[in-house]
Amino acid sequence: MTRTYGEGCPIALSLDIVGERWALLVVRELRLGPRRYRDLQEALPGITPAVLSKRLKELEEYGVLRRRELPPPVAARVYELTAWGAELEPVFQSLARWGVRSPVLPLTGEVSADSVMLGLRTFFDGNGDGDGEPRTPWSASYEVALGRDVYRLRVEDGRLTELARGPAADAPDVLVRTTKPAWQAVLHGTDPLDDAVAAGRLSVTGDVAALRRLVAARTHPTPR
Amino acid sequence: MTRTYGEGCPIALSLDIVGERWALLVVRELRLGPRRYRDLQEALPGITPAVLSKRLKELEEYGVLRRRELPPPVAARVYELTAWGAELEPVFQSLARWGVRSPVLPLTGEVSADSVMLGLRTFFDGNGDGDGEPRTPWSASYEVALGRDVYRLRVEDGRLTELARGPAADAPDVLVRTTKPAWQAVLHGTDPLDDAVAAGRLSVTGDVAALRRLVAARTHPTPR
DNA sequence: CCGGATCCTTATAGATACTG
DNA sequence: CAGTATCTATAAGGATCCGG
Repeated sequence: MTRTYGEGCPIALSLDIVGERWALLVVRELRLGPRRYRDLQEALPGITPAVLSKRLKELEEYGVLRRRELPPPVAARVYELTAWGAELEPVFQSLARWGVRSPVLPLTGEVSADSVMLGLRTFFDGNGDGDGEPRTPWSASYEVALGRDVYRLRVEDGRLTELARGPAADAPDVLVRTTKPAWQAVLHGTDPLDDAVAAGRLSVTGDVAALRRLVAARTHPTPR
Repeated sequence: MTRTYGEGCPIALSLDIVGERWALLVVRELRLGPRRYRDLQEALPGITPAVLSKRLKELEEYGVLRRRELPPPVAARVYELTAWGAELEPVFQSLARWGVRSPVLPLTGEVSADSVMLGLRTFFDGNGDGDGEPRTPWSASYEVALGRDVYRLRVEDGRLTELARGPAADAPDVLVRTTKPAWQAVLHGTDPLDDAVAAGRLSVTGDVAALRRLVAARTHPTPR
């Protein structure tokens, strides 16, 4: 470790590890699974190769992520979170929930497809502080394609139990095909689901009611 | 804002605000109430006056903290968290819970009295993920003096409902007088409470059983 | 003594080009 | 594709000084 706060406080220790510039954003990009160097560079606009290399090296040494070489058919090296690195999830959740309530900064700019889907998990009703009224529990499986980025989701008894990259293993109850901005608008509530479907911005196959429940389960914290 | 990640992701936004070096540690020092410039400088060994001034100015502009001039009898200026700044609490909790499980770094160095008490809250059984067995709920009020740093605590039905600087308003059930290192050793479990009392490292007035329950409620996450 | 500001040095990040 | 190398800009570290 180069610079350290040199304290005995676990918060300071965490910041020694993931508090450097870009570090937590690199980890964020690995939340839904392994990524190649190139993927990370594209997902982190503005990071320079030197800094990305340095962060990856440091985070690997700390045990937050590991390098892995995929066998010949793919022949790529990827970075993936260790079990301990994956335990940063509550940190991301709390940071996102705090940042979204910022009274000063507008929250403009691009968001990756991964982040849109992870935002759905972070702000999914029932994953939160448990301050909401109990909703009617439901269960359904989903496949959502945002352009060529495909995700599978599963809700069981009103809890979001699965979110991963890639198509659903078995036939899902609902199949959604749309674009990232259209999906964002629907989730954000600025474009009602039925309008988006009617206008062809979003196509649904299967249980539309289950999709309505999913969209409705996305909460919208009040900014201060 | 000087440097920004320029993303639409709320996590990146949060890091734009509190992701700069020292920023989150400055906020940490205000978790239990207002502090003067000098207090912050002493609590953050290694921070330079220029950096501290800059962070305070930035955090004030973002609305995380505010400056306040105390009226003549005291005549000091203090920094205190805004309501939104205080909402960073879950971020501290998750960072502390993650850092304490670090497989590589030892967690050595000084810890402020505030941090010791806040650690008790962070790792208080029942404040966590709810993964523990249900404990017998109890209620008690405490006053803990670590040298000249005095804190009051209240447990209601097994939940830690109050933690603040300063003596208890009404006569507490338990009054503890000890030193920071002795209190740390007892909380950490390396120095059994009864030994510490017998050896005079810690003096208790009042309900010793209630103090035992408090100490026992401090959980110890397994490092990886 | 408190609450900083200033000056200088060092470390880290940004920009760009280039290589195994 | 997965990084290194080089150079420049910026931010942090260290010491000192200053006004109220």
